[in-house]
Amino acid sequence: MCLCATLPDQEQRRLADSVRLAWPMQAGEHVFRSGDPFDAIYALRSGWLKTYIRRVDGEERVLGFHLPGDLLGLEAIDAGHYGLDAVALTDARVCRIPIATLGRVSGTDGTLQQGMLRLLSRELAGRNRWLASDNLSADNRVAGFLVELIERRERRGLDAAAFRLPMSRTEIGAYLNLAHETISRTLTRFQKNALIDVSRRKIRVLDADALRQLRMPLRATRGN
Amino acid sequence: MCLCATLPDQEQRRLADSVRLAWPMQAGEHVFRSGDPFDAIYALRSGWLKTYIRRVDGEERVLGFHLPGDLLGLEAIDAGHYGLDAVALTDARVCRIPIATLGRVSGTDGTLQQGMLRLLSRELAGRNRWLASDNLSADNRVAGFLVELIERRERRGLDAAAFRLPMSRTEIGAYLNLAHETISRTLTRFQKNALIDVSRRKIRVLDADALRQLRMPLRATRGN
DNA sequence: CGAAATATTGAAGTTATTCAACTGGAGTGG
DNA sequence: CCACTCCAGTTGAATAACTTCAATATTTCG
Repeated sequence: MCLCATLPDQEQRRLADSVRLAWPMQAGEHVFRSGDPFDAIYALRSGWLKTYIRRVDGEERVLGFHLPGDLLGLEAIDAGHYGLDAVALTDARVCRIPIATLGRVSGTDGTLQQGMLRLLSRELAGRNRWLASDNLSADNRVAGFLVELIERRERRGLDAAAFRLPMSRTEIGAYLNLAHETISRTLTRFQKNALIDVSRRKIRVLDADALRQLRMPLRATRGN
Repeated sequence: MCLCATLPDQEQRRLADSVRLAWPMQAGEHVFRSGDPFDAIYALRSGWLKTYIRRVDGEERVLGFHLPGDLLGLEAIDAGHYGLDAVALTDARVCRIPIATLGRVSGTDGTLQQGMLRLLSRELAGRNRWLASDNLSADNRVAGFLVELIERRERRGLDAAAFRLPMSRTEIGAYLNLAHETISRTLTRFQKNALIDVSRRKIRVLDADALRQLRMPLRATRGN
């Protein structure tokens, strides 16, 4: 039922018995909130989810935009409570996998835990890469963000040339750590340079390769 | 032998058999490098270690400064190769725990894997908190860095009022994502304000509470 | 339709970076 | 022991990039 790509088939089948069917959610509804007791991990089945954390100044920092197949809540295992908020950006369906179920299923052998270990490990490696790529320019980041969306859509067989952004400029900014005005200006400039065609949340990718180039900081460019 | 604080005693004893004794390292020597095949995790026994990742522009981004008790290499589980470099800042000793050993020990029950899951989970939560705290000012970050050092030393029973920084200004900058000149200026200013007394790498903390205050962004403070 | 939310655009302001010069220890060797 | 060198650190001035504030435009939705 719930597709956890990282788990071997047999485990998936075992899980299927214990997991409730996909849980429907409306846009704006929270899957869990920071501080809630950790009682389950969630697998996104359809729709978009956003995870974020509230900063000391009250502003939110977006940690990820999630597509079906993503697993949420793993960072809560140690703390015993969720460390971030997960909210639906669109109508969505999630699978709830209670920790009790996890314990029962994984008791027999370690395969499931292995899978979770790998998943956490991958997530951590990703965070490290993220940390390594701040200090990039606004152009670099916005281009990187777009390429990320494009590639994830390609991988899932969705239309990667034209699609609808499920999040606001402010949310993109909170993800890339830029002001929303900067996002807007950057997108406008990309449009002027014929890289994309964007209007509000509808976007058409005109030159994906150029975007891919823009992801990386330019070498030895003084005047730019 | 090797203290992995997160593991229950019985597991520790089991591990002790298989783990080689503390491995001596000289300052500047690498424990592992990014890209090396993942064959073991390491526990730091004594000395300081630094983990970092090389950015596209060749500069290094420091991801962590490590004290005894820290476990390294977990982020490599999924990728199969290390995703960062770990290097000794001082002479140090590490325990090497080959994955073969891990597999053998954990085969019997899941306790060890549980521990690793928790550890990874905690690490990930920490990374998330880190991501939530960039966009802080240079003052905030440097103060946060110092408080972090102070608290870690306190927790280990080391002198937290006066100690020696094991890393250069450049390395602090690579950790906080600031230019080394900015680190220098900020420390000088902290000294002027009687928060610390710093000379080269010798530091004396004069007002830890003020530093703790400074960690968070100040609201509505113009002149500082 | 009107109101609220979202997005765009301009101008001014801020903060950290960059470039550059200089200082001061630590280590080396005559 | 002193001169010499090298590297880490400090400091200053100019610059660049993004933010902030402010005004306007466009959607969306009740």
